[in-house]
Amino acid sequence: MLKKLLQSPAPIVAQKLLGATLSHKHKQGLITETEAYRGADDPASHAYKGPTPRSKIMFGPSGVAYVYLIYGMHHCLNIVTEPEGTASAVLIRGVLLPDGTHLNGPGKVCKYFGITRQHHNGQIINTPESLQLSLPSKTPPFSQTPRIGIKKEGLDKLWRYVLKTP
DNA sequence: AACAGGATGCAA
DNA sequence: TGCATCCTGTTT
Repeated sequence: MLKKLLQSPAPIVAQKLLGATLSHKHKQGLITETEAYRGADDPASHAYKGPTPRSKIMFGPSGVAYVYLIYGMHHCLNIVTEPEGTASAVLIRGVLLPDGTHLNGPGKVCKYFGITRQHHNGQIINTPESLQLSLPSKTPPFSQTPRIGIKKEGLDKLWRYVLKTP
């Protein structure tokens, strides 16, 4: 059950979301790449120094979309996990479309699905008119690496999960 | 009020 | 490697 899984820490959820179906307004794809972010124990996270107007979403209830704008132009989609009060979120970094197109990069994913901070940040997923997420029957093989784009602390954590493509 | 930098992507 | 471009958190 997805609801139950989303109560778990981001690193657990991140790997379980590999192979999951993400859909929004007749567009859909298979999640191929994720990253986990947490709170006080994760210097690379927006939530590291506690809640702010932006990061407070990460401290909220699970099953909510956390969408932020980066570099002035790209939106990034996260799914908040863990109960309210604990910061945790999974960044959706890659999606495979039915036609074989691979959207590699969080900005591309949001652009394709039309996800923006203005419209989707704070939205509860799996409600009508919202983002839809459904788990795969089983977790496909994957590999782990350090997260992309972080420069100093946090490189020791292997919290990026990538679907293996044999 | 001003500033430095960012969980990126694309072109060169 | 450089750059577009604006939001965020921090500092003045």
